[in-house]
This record gives sequence, structure tokens and C-alpha cells, in this order.
Amino acid sequence: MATRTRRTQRRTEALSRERIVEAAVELLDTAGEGGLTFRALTERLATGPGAIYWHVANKEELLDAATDAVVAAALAAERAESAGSAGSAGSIGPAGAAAPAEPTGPAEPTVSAERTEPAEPPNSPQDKIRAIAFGLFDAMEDHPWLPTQLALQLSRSPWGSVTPQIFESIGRQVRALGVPEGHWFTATSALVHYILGAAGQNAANSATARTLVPDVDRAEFLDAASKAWNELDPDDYPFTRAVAAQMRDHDDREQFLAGIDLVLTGITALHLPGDQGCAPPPAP
Amino acid sequence: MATRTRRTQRRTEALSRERIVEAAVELLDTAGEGGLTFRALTERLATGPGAIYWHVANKEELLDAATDAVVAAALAAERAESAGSAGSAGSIGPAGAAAPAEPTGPAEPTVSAERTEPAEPPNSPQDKIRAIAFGLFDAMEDHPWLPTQLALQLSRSPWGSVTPQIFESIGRQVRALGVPEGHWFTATSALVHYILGAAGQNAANSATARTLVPDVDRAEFLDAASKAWNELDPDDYPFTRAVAAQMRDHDDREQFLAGIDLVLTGITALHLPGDQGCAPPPAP
DNA sequence: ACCTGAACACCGTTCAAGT
DNA sequence: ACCTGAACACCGTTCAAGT
Repeated sequence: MATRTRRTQRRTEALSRERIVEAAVELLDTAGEGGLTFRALTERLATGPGAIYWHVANKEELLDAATDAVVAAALAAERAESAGSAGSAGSIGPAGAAAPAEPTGPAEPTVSAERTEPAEPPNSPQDKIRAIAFGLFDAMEDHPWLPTQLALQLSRSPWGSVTPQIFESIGRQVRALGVPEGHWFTATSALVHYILGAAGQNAANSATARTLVPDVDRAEFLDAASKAWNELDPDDYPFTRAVAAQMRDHDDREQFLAGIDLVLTGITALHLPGDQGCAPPPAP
Repeated sequence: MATRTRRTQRRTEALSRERIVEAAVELLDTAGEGGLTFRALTERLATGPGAIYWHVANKEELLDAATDAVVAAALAAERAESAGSAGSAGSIGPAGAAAPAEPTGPAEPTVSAERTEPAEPPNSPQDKIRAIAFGLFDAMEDHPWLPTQLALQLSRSPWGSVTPQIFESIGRQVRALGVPEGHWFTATSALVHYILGAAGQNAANSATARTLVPDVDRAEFLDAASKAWNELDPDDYPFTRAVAAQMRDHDDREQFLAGIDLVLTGITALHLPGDQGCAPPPAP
């Protein structure tokens, strides 16, 4: 709905891997995962399949490149936080996905009561981790195909090109946190897994909501999902049913943030026993 | 390599959804994700495609059912921990995947030094969470296609049939942990995301190792992957390079366990301030 | 109700041929 | 070096027809 620029591509501008990947991303955004076809691609680029195969080995590589580009843009946007230059973000990723200005700040602490953020220094490693996480979170909402492709690529070649990007971004902040080197891998892995999993799940919620009833608010969808959970067998699913209401009423970004803070707490509590070690003490 | 039973299927035994799903799992285990084809399936079951379509709506539903069955078997095996009955596990899942006896116990605490497990009561909620996690971990190693399909289904319909299964298993233990109800959803989500992500990544490592050089030990693969990380641009990937060695030498199960304990620590520290609140205090 | 199997539409990929 | 486009092999799915 958002992407409208550059329709009816003119046959000028020589073909290039970059242009192909760009077209692939637009096609994925517009027509969904099933919409990316070599035929659709050749039409949009006004060429034959052979031309595309000269720049790209196969469809898998094309999908990887598209995933790579979108993730890189999301991470670059976050990196340009306090600095002014937008880096190499531009072009790829529609709408405000790569907007370097404000990282769409985490939902304000509307939290019920108990968790009173203990006045962390702004721009702390924790803050930066949250910003990176929300950058990926937003990218997945803008590109509904991203979670799936990310998961596919992670399953296919876990040490491929995307993982190091995300790993590096988060890992630097884990290091800045003061975590001893022996625990870098574990701590970073935990954060990355949570972020990708939770952000992906949330994006899937939005996507499903959009698909089921294009115009409906996702709140209505969550309501329906919550009802579905409520109709599970009470003997087999007591917990899931009990949590159904909670799921319906939750705010995505708040929930996502709470999960990140949970992992962060685990990291600091387990690996930084000197610092202050424990949970943020309830303000006195 | 393991599955050998019931080859050259006889055309007796009426077709059923269950038999189709079973054949699909075997085909996936044997021939990989690309090997599951309606043509291969009809051959194996000695029917036509129409017969399959009478029992199953389409390929997507078939893949979902296969995923469902394997996950259910893994969770059932864990549930039969202290009890004797194996439940409805049987049949599906080759080799020792669904063996109800010992949950392949988490790697013994070979931990370097500092983390001295504070003598948790055996069969504690923590222990059960670890057992469930390792059950899924093992299932993913036995069925290399499982992480991918799990991720696909999660992206496709996050509140589908598999999620509640896993969510319920973990969630019950989160409740047993004493987490206040308001935090059930966050805590359970964090655990599930970490477990699926980390187990999947590990399974992908093993799978890639097997694919690249069928006979090589996965240690050699990790060595190669570690070298690949070491060849990344030192300016762009200082952290990832620094962690490469650590990745090479790690023990999967130990690393996986450490991550679970990290999230568990976060949960208890953040949500159980009364209990003892903090990280396992170094034994006096 | 359950199964058969030929047929259809579509897809990724190749390759001899052009410039 | 880069592009064309017809052709190939294969796949998921359908459906009229059988029992």
C-alpha cells in the first residue's frame, strides 16, 4: 500500500545485481512471498530470465541478498542514532523503515507499576540494544516476508551473511556492558534469539491480521486469536487458556521491550555479579 | 541413515491421514525438505495424488501436520519423565527421538568454574524446563527439516497448532516457578523464543556440517565456520572475530544449557524478588 | 465415502544464440 | 561481458470418472 514510486520501470539503466535485488524487495513487499517470481521479475525489469541469472546464481541467492539488504538497512538506521550521517541506508526499504532520524523510540513505560526503570544513563549499552531490537522489529513490520526469510536463511546457513551483521551489532553492546569475554557468545546468542523470535512472531501477528481481514485493526485479530486459545481443551491447555486474556490486551512494543529487559537482567545478574548484580531494585 | 523399517510399502492398509503424515515425515528425514513431493509420496504410498488430496487439503497442511506430529512426540517423551507410560509418543520420529526412558540428560556441569549450580531440588520447574528444551533440541537434530518448518509455521500462523503445545509445556513450569500471573506471557515467550532459536541454530550447524562433508565431524565444520568468521573485515566485525574462537571450542549442549539458565535467571531475578531474587549466589 | 490418473497452470533453470 | 527468449524438467493441484 505504501510503495508507489518508480512504477512502469523504463528499460534504460543497465541491469545490475543491485537493481535486481531492489526489484525483488519491492516485489516481495507488494505481492508477498509468493509474488517473487522470475517471470514477474523479468517483466518488472524488462528483460529475460537469462539476464537475471547472469547477475544472480539462483532464487535462493536472490532471497538471501534481499534479506541481507533489508537487515543491513535496519541496522544502519540504528547505527546513525546520535551521529548525523545516514550511512549507506537509503534506497532499500520503503516508507520510513530506514529513516535515520528517530528510532521510533520504545513504547513509553506505561508499565503497570512495579518495574520502575532505575534511571539508566541515556545511550547506555542497554538503550542501544533496545534501539537495535526495535529497528529489526520495525523492519519486520514493514517487510512481512522478512521473518520467514530470516528464519530460512538462519536454518540454511547459520553463519551466513546476515547472522554476523546482527551478531556484531548486539555483541558490541554486550561487550560494552562489561560482560566477561568468556560469556560473550552465550549472552549475545540469547539476546539475538529472543529478538528475532519475538519480533518475528509479532510481525506474523500483524501480517496474519492484515491477510485475514485487510482493513481490520490488529487488535481485532488478537481478540480472535485469544478466543481461539480460549476454545482449546481446558484439560490439555490450562496455562495457555489462562494466558489468553493477557495476550489479547498486551501492547506489542511494551511486551517486546519487557522481554528484552528480562534477558538483559539475566545477563547482568549472571555475568556481572560485581556491578550491582541483581534486578533493578524497586526505587526507595 | 537410521530409518530402515517398513520399506517397500505393501499396497494393503487403507490410506489415512495418519499414514500420509507418517510417510511425509519419513520422506523428509530421508530425502530432505526438497524430497517431499506429491509424486514421491504417491509412489511410496502406491496411490494417486487425488487420494492424498482427499485426506489433506494441500502441501502446507501436510507440512504443518508433520511438524505437529514430531513436536508432539518430542514433548510427550519429556512428559513421561518420572511416570512410566510412554503416552501417545510411539511410531512417529525415528531412532531414539521419542524414547521415553531418559531425557538424554543435559550435559553434566563441566562448567569452567564460577557458575556453581546452587543445588536445585531435582525435578524442579527449572529442571523440567531444561528437559523440555533438550527434548526439542534432540528432535531438531533427528529431523533436520524441523527448525525450518517450525519457523515457517510460526511465521505463517503464530497461534497455530504447534505454538500452543510448546507454550503450554513451558508455561506450566513458569507458573510452577511462582512467577506472578501478570508476567507469565513475557517469561514464557522469552524462554520459548530462546529455546527454538538456539536449538534451531544448533541443528542447522549439524545439518550444514553433514551436507558439506557427509562424513566429517561437526567439530571440523565449526572449525571452518570459525575460520570464516576470522576472515571477516576486522574493521566491520571486531566482536564477531573476537568470539570466533569461543564459538569453535564450545560444546553445543553446554552452551544451550547456559543460555536457558541465563533466561531463567532473568525470570527469577525480575519476577521473583521475594524468593531470593538474584543470581545463584556462589556457594559459601 | 474413497480412490484413480490424466491433464493443467506455473515455476526455476538452462543454453544456444545474439550483440 | 552482457543479454535474449524459447525450451525443459518438474511441481502442486484439479477433476471427471470410477468403485
